[in-house]
Formats: sequence, structure tokens, C-alpha cells
Amino acid sequence: MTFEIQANDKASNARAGKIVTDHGVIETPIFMPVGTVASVKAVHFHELKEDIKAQIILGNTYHLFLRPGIDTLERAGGLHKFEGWDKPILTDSGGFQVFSLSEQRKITEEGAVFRSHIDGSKHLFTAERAVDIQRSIGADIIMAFDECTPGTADYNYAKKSMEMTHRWLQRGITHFNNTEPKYGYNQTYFPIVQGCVYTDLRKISAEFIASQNCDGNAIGGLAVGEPTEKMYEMIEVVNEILPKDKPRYLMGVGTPQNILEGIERGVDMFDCVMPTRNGRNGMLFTSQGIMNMKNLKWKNDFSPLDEFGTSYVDSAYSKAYLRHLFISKEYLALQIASIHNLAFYLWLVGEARKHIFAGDFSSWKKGMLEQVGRRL
RNA sequence: GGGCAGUUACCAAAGUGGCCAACUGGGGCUGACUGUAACUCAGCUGUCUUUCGACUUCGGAGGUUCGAAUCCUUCACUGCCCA
Repeated sequence: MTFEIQANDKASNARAGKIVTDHGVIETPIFMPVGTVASVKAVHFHELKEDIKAQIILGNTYHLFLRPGIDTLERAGGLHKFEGWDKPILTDSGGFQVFSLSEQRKITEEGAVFRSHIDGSKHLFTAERAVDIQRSIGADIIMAFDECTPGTADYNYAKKSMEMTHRWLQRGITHFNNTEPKYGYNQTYFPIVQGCVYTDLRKISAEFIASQNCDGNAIGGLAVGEPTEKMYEMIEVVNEILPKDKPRYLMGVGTPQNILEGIERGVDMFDCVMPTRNGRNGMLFTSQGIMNMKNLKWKNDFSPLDEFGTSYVDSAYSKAYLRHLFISKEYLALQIASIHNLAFYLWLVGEARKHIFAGDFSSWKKGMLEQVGRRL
């Protein structure tokens, strides 16, 4: 994997670049749709590629390990072949599940023991195991196994957790270097900065992560309960330290506003379930603001779903029709909303990229922020 | 014509003397959702009020009672059965 910066914004830390993987090029800044269980929920891969124009998608180690399982993925020849996606894939390590499934896991120095949410069976995830599974999945970019601490963690817990994440990282890197890709193309390993909302911890973590000299670096443990301003502050602190010539990936973020703020602070890659999950729950993100499609006000509004939208669903369907589909609990509603939201997110980062090249990112961002935050 | 059962908020349906503005579903309105255990979750859904609370309700009218959605009388309507 290689990364090349193609343009820097004049008034901010925003940059535009190009990541090259064996499955193709990723133009940054980029948003990566989340396809946890070998599926971007409610969206065909055809639409993902042709209409939404996704350049890279995610998969999840924990979920894919439970179903369909490693054996099936290996027999399929890896996740790309299994799901029919020939562009880049990034897999999360299961670190987020340490946070989101905190009720049914136990953390030790060795790793985390999960009780499966599917059948209750116990599974030990370690730094090494996460590498092995991600080798079997065959993602282009694989993530270190970390503990994603909640934004409300106290200092001592955050410090101990961060230090353990660092030890896990060294074990993971060693194991990564001692193992080979399984399907004939290269994989690269991204470490993850932790440290919760504590500036000194974030600095220590960023310095440690930078010293590992990986191809790219991730910022984790944000947008997990801390105030948004704190998140922005932590991004600034960390990006001061993370190498400029490596892609920076802000994990799990976020709203359109979060993404623009992240780009301005020098982040290159984002992923988030919001466009798909919120879409399925009836919320549309548009360049003009946020719409709750279940609201009465759309009942007889036959105007296009999004007159400024770039996806075919934006002109093919009306607001009134999509509202009807949601109210009627029709599956098509989930598809249309998910396609629209993902297309919007990809459009948004694409526009950001253009304005970085043009050198007027910050002024463009200011106007866009006001628009996307409106409630329609 | 006779007998029986029933009539509760937008719909369905509990409640059979005070703890009832009235259980529960559905529907409706609004909100939440950030490396996906999520087509999920939460609040509201008689009127007025920010809250406390006040007021008007359980087919209509009248009555019994300190007190009625609940008991009595009567009228109206609906369903089933017998002629």
C-alpha cells in the first residue's frame, strides 16, 4: 500500500491524497461504507459501485468470525470473492465490539473473551488471533486489536487500557510480520491511537503509534460518549503527532459535520454506520439538511427525494413516496434511504477533495456546515 | 313480534361502585441513533397548563349513592337465535 498527498489546503490541515492498494486506488479524503457481516445493509454491491461510487468498504472481524466463519471465508477465497466486491476492503479487528458488547466480554492481558451474541459460545480474541482472522478474511487494510474505551472512562482506567492496547499492538505487529497474506495480494496493518479524552494520554499514544512506522494510522476511541468539542480537540492533538505522509483514519466517525471538521484537521479516512443505520430508521442526510422521512410534512410532497442529490434514487422517487414506504414498513424504503445517504456521504467527501485541490476548503466547509446541519 | 348478547378514546380491546383520564395492542405524532447484537429504541397520543394541577369524558336521557365507565329505569343502535 502506498499513500501520496496530492494537494494541501491553504488555510487548514486538510489534504487530498491517493492510497494505492492491490485492489485499486482510494482517493482521499474518503468515506468508507460499513459492511459488517459481508453486506452493506440493504444495498447491492452493484449500487455501491456504480451509483454510490464507494471506493472501499469495511467488514468486521468479530462478526465474520462468528458467521459465516473462517473456514467458509477461506474456501470462498477471501471476503472479496465471497461478497463479490473487487475494490479495497478494510476490516475492523473486533476492538469496537470490546466496547459495544461490553456486557458480554471479559478483558485480560491476553485478550478479550467474548460470549457470542448469537449462541452464547465463548471465544478468545487476542492481538495475534485478530491478525490471523483478518489474514483469512483477506482485507487490504487490517486493524490492530485494541480496546475502544468509552468517552466517559476515568483517567486511570483510560491510561491502563491505552497501555495494554499498546502492548497488544506490538504483539499484533510482530505476528503480522511473521505471517503471510493468503490470497496473493498485499495486506497492510493500521495501529490505533487511544487515550480517551485526556490530552497527555492522546499525545503518548500518538507518539507510540507513530513510532511503529506503519503504512497508515488510525484514531480510535472517539465519538463514544464524549462531547463533540472534546473529540475535535483530541483529533488536533493526535494529528500534530501522527506522520503527515501516512493516511489518518478516524474510526467510526461520523455525522457530515464531524467528517468536515475531521478533514479540516487532517483526517483522510472515515467510516460510520450512520448513513446506513439512520437511513434504515428513516433519517436522510442531504446537502440541504436532515430529513426525518416519517414526518407528516412529507405526506403530500411529491418533489424529488433530493433535488441536489447525485444518486438515481434522488430523482427517481419523491419524498411522499419514500415516506409512504417507511410508514408501510416496505423493504424498498430501507434500500432507497441507504443508497441516498451513502451517495450523499461519498458526494460530500468528493466535494471536500475538490475544494482542497482548489485551495478553498475552509470557506466551502463553512457554508456546507450550515446547510447540512439544518433540520428540514 | 319474542329471546339473548353488546355499545369504552382514531381502531381493537380491558376495566363491572372510590386506587380511572381509564390496562394493553394497533394506528398516529415527535425524537434518538457515530470502528452495526439495531427495518431498532424512547416519549407523547381527552381539553387547558411549563410543572403541580384543574376541567370534561366511557351510546342518549333520567335516577340511586358521600362517590358511577361500573348499579337501576328508559330510549336509540348493532349482532346472533326463535317465529
